[in-house]
Amino acid sequence: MSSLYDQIYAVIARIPSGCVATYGQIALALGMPNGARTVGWAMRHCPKGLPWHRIVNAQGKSSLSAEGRDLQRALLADEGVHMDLEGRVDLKRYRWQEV
DNA sequence: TGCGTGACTTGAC
DNA sequence: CGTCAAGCCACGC
Repeated sequence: MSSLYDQIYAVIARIPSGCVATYGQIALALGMPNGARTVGWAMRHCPKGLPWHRIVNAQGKSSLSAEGRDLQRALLADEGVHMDLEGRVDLKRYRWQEV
């Protein structure tokens, strides 16, 4: 089942621990430079086992609500990624660089 | 088939 | 740095 969703999930699953990626970056990896919204739409399904906490918007901020943001912050902190109380991370430092 | 919606992005004020 | 608007893609009804 190589649906578009599976492709998105596969890319997200490829994100190494201790790093974060933006929706646009994932979309770009799939060949959709402007498909960031599609990625977010897919993320809405939140499959189990998916490191969704490594996904942030282009501003390096969590697009989730306060609750999700708090959980994301905890998960990232566990991976060594420091996230501000505002849900903001240093993309210049933690942004996932495709290899 | 067509419109509305959404965990987005970028540029402009 | 904050907010507003337009553009973009895929899916549900």
